[in-house]
Amino acid sequence: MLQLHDTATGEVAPLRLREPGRVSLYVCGPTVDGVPHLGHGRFSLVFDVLRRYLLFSGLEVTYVSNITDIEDKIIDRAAAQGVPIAEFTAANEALWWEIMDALGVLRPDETPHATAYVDRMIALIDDLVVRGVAYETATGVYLSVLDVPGYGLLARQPLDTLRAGARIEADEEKRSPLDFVLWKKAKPGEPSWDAPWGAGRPGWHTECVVMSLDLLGEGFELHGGGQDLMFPHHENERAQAVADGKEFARHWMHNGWVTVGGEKMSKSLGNFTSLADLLARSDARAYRLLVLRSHYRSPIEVTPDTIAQAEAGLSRLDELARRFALPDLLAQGPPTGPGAAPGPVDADAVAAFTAAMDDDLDTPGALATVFDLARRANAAADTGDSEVADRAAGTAALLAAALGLRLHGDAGDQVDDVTAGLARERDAAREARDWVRADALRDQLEAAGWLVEDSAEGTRIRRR
RNA sequence: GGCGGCGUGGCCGAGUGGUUUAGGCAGGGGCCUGCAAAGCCCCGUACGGCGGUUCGAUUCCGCCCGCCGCCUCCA
Repeated sequence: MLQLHDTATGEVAPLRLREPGRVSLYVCGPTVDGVPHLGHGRFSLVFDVLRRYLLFSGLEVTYVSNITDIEDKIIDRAAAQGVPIAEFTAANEALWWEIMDALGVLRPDETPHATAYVDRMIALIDDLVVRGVAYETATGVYLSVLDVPGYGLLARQPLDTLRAGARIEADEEKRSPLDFVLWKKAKPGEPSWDAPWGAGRPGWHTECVVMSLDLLGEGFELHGGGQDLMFPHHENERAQAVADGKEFARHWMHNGWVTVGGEKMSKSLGNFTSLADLLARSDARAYRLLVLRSHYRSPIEVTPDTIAQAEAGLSRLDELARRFALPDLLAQGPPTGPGAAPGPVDADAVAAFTAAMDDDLDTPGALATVFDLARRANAAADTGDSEVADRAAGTAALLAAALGLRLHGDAGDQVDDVTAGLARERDAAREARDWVRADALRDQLEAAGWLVEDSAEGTRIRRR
């Protein structure tokens, strides 16, 4: 059974399921206020891998990830561009899904939008006011965090030290500087919804609480996101659920940063790389492999060099797929167990893979079993032991697929007639032992961007 | 200031109280090849510093140094 580090306890513990065989995940999705960046890609890939592994483990998985489509920056940027908010967010969301598809991230089962949940958010806020844990001021409605048992759980820090660092708000009416806004009263010209406290919009922390409980129910298994969401976002979500008497997420999972030159990449630092830029200059699968190569809680450094290393690893696996004509196991959807393999599997390798993944999603260890299988498959094939070789190669394909890594065999490259003709000419030259001409043809093909290899079937070429 | 994380061989990156190694990339040697490429085999005596615990620590404890993060919008 999968064990995961739980942010709330700081310990690695088994996921506690509400009912056997089923698991529900809620992952905080993007605010569609601009282009998706590397950090978005990392959390999407990390939780995609988690989801795929749960599926591979034979569990029925419900995966919910929201789209925040109303928020201060959205309002500002849409206005700056002179575009209606709905148009602005729709365009950014379309780009988001386009890039998620390119990364091979499975679409969530549900993608609730904040704007579709305003009524239910108002109902929650109203309930919190009635319960006496939320109060109205001139600017909005706030949650009184000192009235919430266990506040500070996810911040992993005592309340008084949190308070020491809290920003002094302009709103002097707040009872505690840590209190956060549930409802923002609208200023003239801002988009708004009617509510008992006047026209306004919900605070950011309210949407996820309402949407997760609505779609997954109380006590859903896991809530996740990037580490920067631990506090205050997730802390505040939990606070609302607790204040409302609800059982919230059983387990909290947070992934580490993408760093640039050792520093956190973030919107505020302006040092971010968009995923579109990354995908334009590298194999989309390389980022998945790069993410898998380190533990999800460690920072990852994304540089041209680390991307190139990932691409080199990818070509090794692609070479395996080519040599063994491995099928695309992801074509039929995510594998739900070893039965998805093309043939008999290496049970020891699957066990090693599973042990690694069960241990707080040790993807580097899991990946090591895949590469080890690749080496063993090649070695066995070199000595003519096709049974062992096929089993190892097929198992490697299975495990790569379980991680969402699609391997490319020969099928991927479109060879045009001229290129194919050059390859045939080279075969003829080699047949005639005209090495000078054969090498010249190889140079010509390579100059055109092809890798040229000799094989028993003649010149084999593929895209570099 | 409070809280937390990290520091592993040329690079990336796991892991472990001691016996045989993670894995990948790059590099060196070899096999294979007309030459290559791909693939395989072998190799490089890694654990920030100082103490402590221990028969023995990279792995546990303490201190120090360095880097990073959170405490404020942010995946």
